[in-house]
Parts: sequence; structure tokens; C-alpha cells
Amino acid sequence: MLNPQQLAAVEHVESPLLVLAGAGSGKTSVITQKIAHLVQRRKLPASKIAAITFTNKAAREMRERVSKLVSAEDAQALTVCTFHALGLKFLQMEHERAGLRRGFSVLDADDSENIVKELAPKGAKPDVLFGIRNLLSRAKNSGLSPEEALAAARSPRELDAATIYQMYQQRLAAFNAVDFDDLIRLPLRILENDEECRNGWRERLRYLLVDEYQDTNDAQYRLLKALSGERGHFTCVGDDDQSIYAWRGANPENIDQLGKDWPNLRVIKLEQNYRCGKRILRSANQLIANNPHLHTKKLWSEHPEGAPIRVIECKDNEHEAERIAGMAATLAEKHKVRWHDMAILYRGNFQARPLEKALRLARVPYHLTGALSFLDRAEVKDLLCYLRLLTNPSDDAAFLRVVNVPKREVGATTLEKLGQIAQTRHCSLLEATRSDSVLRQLSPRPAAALASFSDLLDELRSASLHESAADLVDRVLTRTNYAAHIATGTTDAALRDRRLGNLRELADWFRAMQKGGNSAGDLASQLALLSHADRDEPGNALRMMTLHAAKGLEFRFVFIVGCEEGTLPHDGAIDEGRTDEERRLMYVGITRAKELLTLSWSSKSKRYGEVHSNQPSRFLHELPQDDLHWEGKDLEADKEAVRETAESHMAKIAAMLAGN
DNA sequence: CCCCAACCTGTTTTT
DNA sequence: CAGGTTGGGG
Repeated sequence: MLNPQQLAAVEHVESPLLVLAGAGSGKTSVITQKIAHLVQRRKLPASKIAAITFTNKAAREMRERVSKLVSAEDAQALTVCTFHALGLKFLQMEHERAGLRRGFSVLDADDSENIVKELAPKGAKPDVLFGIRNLLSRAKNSGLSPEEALAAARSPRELDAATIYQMYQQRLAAFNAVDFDDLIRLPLRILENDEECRNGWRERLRYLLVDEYQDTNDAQYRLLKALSGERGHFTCVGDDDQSIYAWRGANPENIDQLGKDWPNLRVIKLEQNYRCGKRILRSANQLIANNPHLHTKKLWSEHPEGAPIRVIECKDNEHEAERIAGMAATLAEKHKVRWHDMAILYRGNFQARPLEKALRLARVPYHLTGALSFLDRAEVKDLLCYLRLLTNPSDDAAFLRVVNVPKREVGATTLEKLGQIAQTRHCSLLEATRSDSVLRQLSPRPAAALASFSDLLDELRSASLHESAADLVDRVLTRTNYAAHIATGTTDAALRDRRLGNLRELADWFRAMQKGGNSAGDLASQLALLSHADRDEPGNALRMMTLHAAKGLEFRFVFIVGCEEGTLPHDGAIDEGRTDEERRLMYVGITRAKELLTLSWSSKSKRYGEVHSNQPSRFLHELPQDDLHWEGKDLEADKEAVRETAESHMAKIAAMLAGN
């Protein structure tokens, strides 16, 4: 079942281990088998093992796979989650050490953006704001406290950002809230400074397994270090060629840092690929050879050669979409390929538009993963903010979001005044509305509205004490009139149905999760960590997603569209000197394909309404040309030639499919 | 306080 | 070209 390298990785427990796992080399098997090995052979209690994944979805799948290898109780006792979810769990247990009260909130990216907006100089332009947020996040990802950031600031810009950072944290403290980055930074600070707590957690988590290790940032690395200590009871699994999140603070050099911090680190390479045909793998290998490497890795495969890789030149994005849709339809109809074995990958979500249109026209069932995340939907956020406010009355961000949704005649002027009063009284907005003397300072109508709003929340809060989370959701929806607000306030029938459907889905999610005995507040915090990739995939539909979202997945048939200079590699990334990362992105895309890979590019595309002419991506030229089959748009004029090449190509594909 | 309309802006990837 | 924002009118 396992090859010798995989087996060695599973059984090696004596010293820290780094597994350099190429694409499709069976790293998930190694992690799951290793967990089983630790539990069954090494007799380590499952409750003392933590496996860290990159997404919640990966965590769920991993737990599922492990549960086929170990007993149900052991599978239940395991910790399998993301770094952020682990940090949340840590803070919920150690909230007093972090200076948080029970029921603290986790702010989403929007909330923290709004806070920065308020704290920044009044007329700050978007790019300045963006810069501040970046600096702030960078400071946090390096584990710096506001004071440390202030001391480390070396330019006026950094000094300004550090000052804002300080005010920002004061604001979060007042809200009894943490943001995303704090889920790593705060546990890290506690673990590094508090020996008793550190020892407790080292006892609690005796072995760590980290998946997608190349995507860890500095704070996460230090968290790993703090949790595992000198003894280094961990296995990290990663692939430097699939590091595609440096823009978000991931530091692939963490791969080399392991050997420096633990000289007894063992390194095992997994180089046999079990996924791709030889041609696809050869192309991927040759492409990535253009990047500098510290660890040379030569992936090989025992799979058949497979059909040549098609490179399709199109007139424009619409033409490209039509051709892809047509090819997908042909694969399904003529070759009985199931829709969910196909995927269209692209650089940016905006590229999905023309594809969707063409797929609908060609009656191809498709599913878009990503784009506007479920949790970014206004109605979902609103409901979650109600729940946040119930468990954490100090959560001003949540208060501001829902106080006037549905409309309660509470406007900006009233809220501004309320904010000033709350600030002088050092209390939250919601607490301020409870005081008669505060309400008297406001105009009568909004004051009355605020009073009844806080009464309503009191009522809901007392209900929350003895009600299940799912029932509470229903109660919130009806008592706040939110459900009615959506039902009557949305004129577009399709939109209304979708919104109501989203609310129902959220309620269902709560129903499913409450088996774990979680409170509504806990569930709301956990939900804040979920992302688009975490929803259940639908059945038989062609998948469409960004290259980033495709990491970790595989498909028999893969289309990568928009292989143009400026798009892939993306202009902005080139400007920032991250062309190598773009190449890795292409590499990730190529290695998703098991049997057939199709690359396309458009010679013209519309950008801000302007028509722009494109050059084919440099990556296309970096591939082994013998394995490619170029089809130009000019062939379009010569129907005979098109048919001939297309048919001979399809014949090869048919032969390949028959051979399987 | 709410709504609508004319601008203006901005397009990468996400735990 | 579309979506968000701002500013004015109801």
C-alpha cells in the first residue's frame, strides 16, 4: 500500500520529521496513516494528537479518512483543524490569560477593515488604507505587539501604521474581540511568555502534524515551535513548489528553518506521483525547473504517457469560453466523461463570468466554488452578527451592523452621538442604550427604537440560555423581523429565494453542529473561520475555481484558461517581483490534471471596457514543446484543418480513455 | 431618515 | 462595464 518512503515517513517518530511531498505523492495518506500508527502502534492517546490543515474542508476530509483507520472514539478525540481554529480553541480555554472575557467575538475581515478606516486619517485614500492594513497584518503575522511594532518602525509610514495598530488593539479590547491574525498572535504570545501554560499545552498536544507546511507564516511557525519545544514531536509535510501564499505572509523559508532549529530533523522526500500522466508530469517538472530550488526533487510517474497537452489560442474571452464549453460538452457526450471529473481553473474570479455564460448556453452543469463566499452574503453576516451580539454585548462592530437591519429608524447621526457618549462612559454601544440618561440625550424617536432594540436582545439572550443553537437562530430570525425583512424587502424573486435559502442553510448548519454541544456563540465564532472552500460540494457538475482554490484537489480533465502575459503571470505579481510564485501557481494548476490538460489563451480581452491585446503566457513557452499541441485561432478560418487536428486529437484522447 | 442618481473607481489570489 | 460611494432631493 505505502511505498518505502511513505512508510518511513509514517514510522519515523524518534525525531522531528520534514516530508517534502511532491504534487500527487500521497501526502494525505502519509498523514492519516501516521495518525493511525501513533494511536495504534505507539499507543499515544488520540486526544493528544493534533493535525493542522490549511482549510477547514481539508480538516474535515482528513478526519473522515482517519476515522476509517481508527476507532470512532479515537477519531472523535483527535484534534484536526486549521491553525486559526486551534488558536480559537486555545483562546476560548485560556481567555483570561489573553485578557478576554468569555464569549469574545472573532471579527471578520470587513469588521477590521472598518475599524482601520475609522482610525486612519480622515480623508485617507484607498491605497493608503490598504497599505496600513498590510503593515498591520504584517506586524501581526510576525507576532509583534503594538509596542514592539512601534519600537521596530523604521519609516514614518511604519510609525503611523504602528500608532494605528495600537489604537486598533485598544478598540478590539473594548469590543471584547479578536481579529483573524490575533487567533495566532495571542496564543503565541501567551505560550512564549507563560511557562506553566506552555508546559500544560505541550502535555496536552504530544504530537503535531502540519499539512501544507510551505504555507505557514512566521507566527504559525513560532506557534509550532512553542507547542513542540526541544523534543520536536512533529511531522511537517510540504512542497516548496506549491507555495502560493507568500502574498499573504506565508514564508516558504520556514522549510529550511526547521533544520536550523532542530538539528536532528529527518527529511524524507516523496517523489513518486500517483496522479498525473507522464506528459503532464514532464511538463510540470520542466516548468518548475525555471524556479530556483533548495531541495531538488524529481517527480516521476508510472502512469501512461497520455494525450498531448492542448494549447488553444482564441480570439477573445467569449470565444475562449465557448470553445472550453464545447470541449467539455464533447467529452461528456462522446466520451461519457462525468461532469465532476472536469475542472476549469483560472487566475482571478472575474474570469468566471464569460465561462458561466458559455456553459449555461451549452447546458453544461457547473459549480462555482469561491467567488462570493457564502459567509460574505449580507444576510448571513447579519444573522451571525446578531448571534455575536447575544454572546458578546460589547461587540460594537456587530451592533453597528445589525442595529438598523431591518430598518429601525436609527440613523447615522444618532449612532454617532451614541458612539461619543459610549466613549466618554467607557462602555459599549449596546450598554449605552440601556441607560435612560443616555437615551434622554438622543432624539425621542431613535431613543425609543434603541430602547426596544436592547429589550429585544435581552429577551433573545435569556432565551439563548435554555434553547438549542438552531432554535435560537429561528427565534432571532422571527423576533428581529429579519426573515420578514428579507421576504418582503427583496423585490427580485430569484434573489429573495437565494437569500432565504442562505438563511435556511445557515440554520441547517447550526442544527448539524449542535451535536457537539456547542453554544450558539461558539458556533458563530467557528463560522467566522469558515471559507468558501468549506461548503459541501454538489454532485455531478463541472467545477470552476481559482488556481489557489484548486490546491490539494485533482481532476481527470483540467482546463486552465487565460494563459496570458498579464493574467498568468499576473501583472501586479510581476511588478512585485513574484513571478516565481506565479509559476508555482501554474505548476499547481498543471499537476491537478490526472489525464488530460488543456491550456487556453485569448489574443484579445476586455479590460475596464477597453479591448486589450494579449501575448501568450511565458509559461506556455517554458513547457516541453514536444508534449504540446498548439491550435491557433487562424485555424478557425480553415475549417478543414481545424476539424482534422481536432479530430485526430480527440481520437488520441478516445484511445487513451479506452486504454484505462 | 431614506432613497435615488450620477459619478468614480478599480480589477489577484484568502485563513 | 459594474459595483460602490457620495451627495443631493424628497
